[in-house]
Amino acid sequence: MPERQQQILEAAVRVIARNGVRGLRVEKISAEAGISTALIYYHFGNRAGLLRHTLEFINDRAAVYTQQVSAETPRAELELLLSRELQDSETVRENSTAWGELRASAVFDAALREPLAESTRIWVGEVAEVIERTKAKVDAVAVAERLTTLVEGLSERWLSGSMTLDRAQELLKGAIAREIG
Amino acid sequence: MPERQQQILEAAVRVIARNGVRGLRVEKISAEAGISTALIYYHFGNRAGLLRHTLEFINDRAAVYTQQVSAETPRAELELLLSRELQDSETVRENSTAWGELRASAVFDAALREPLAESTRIWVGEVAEVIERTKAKVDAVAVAERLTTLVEGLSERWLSGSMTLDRAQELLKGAIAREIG
DNA sequence: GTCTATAGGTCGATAGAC
DNA sequence: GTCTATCGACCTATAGAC
Repeated sequence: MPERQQQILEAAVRVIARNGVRGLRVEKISAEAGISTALIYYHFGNRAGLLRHTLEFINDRAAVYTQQVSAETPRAELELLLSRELQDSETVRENSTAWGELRASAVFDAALREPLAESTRIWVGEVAEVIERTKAKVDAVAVAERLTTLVEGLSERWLSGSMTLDRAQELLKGAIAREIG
Repeated sequence: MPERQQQILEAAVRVIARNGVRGLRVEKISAEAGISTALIYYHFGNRAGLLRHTLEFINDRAAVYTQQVSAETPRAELELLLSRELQDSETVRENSTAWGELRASAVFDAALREPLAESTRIWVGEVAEVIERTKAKVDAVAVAERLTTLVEGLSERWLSGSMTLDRAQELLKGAIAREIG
């Protein structure tokens, strides 16, 4: 990807993480990136195109996280994979916030649904694969769906201030223990 | 509450359920309610005031649902209480959508966080109380937090088109079985 | 309490120069 | 590729009549 486009998309993720998709004003992104609004239209056509590319960009960054996961046992790998969205680092919080916004936006924006569902499928698949490697006698797909869905819920409670990050991580660990022993 | 105000708030919930908080345009609500925009400003001052009252209104409606729950056994009561947000009726879908929007908005709007956290606490408390009555030997509060959080995640996957309602209900039942046997 | 009419502002998008 | 300048649509909010 051209450097300038990547620069714009990074600014877009920051703006979404700060103000939400409802705060995604093309003007704000151009200010954040230090360029003109016209340049954004030159690169992405319109606001919807920018939003779509931003979603893909967030997906790709999450995929990179995933590949970086490496652990001794499948069980440890599972914990890492699931707590990916529950870390108090700037980047993770930013990604998790933007990700939550895109899920919430997809409820009202049909164009976002298919890419969102696809990303969700991929994540569930990855988690299910690791669960199978733990040799636990469970329905790996159902467990993967429950655990990833739980993580999304925990993430939203954390980010909206209804739960501390520590508590979210603790509840996740408890759920993993309940699900695969 | 004056009838006219309630009529406006009901229209606001419908508009939020259809277009999200992002789509909450005062004009749309006035059209939905069949009145002028000026009348909304007369009753609620400004857009923020209208939003705040609408969210309180949503809270109150959810509380009414809860009181209507009645079942033979605590276990059955638990299932009813949790699947409250996962029903394909017009009203539930509307409420669930608006509720999800409230959670998503609270990430970026500090003024919404406290009322949201309070409602969440109440819901978790109700669920925990029912779990205790099932006599299951578990940490009732932790289980209640996990199950209610899961429901929120399932609701969002359902409403955003990443999961069917049937599947969401099935996964919830599986989770209840795992958690309290 | 409720309306019509409109001021005033914001924002997406484009034209045209460089 | 990138900018400045600006149009035009849309939206919140208010003034003033009834």
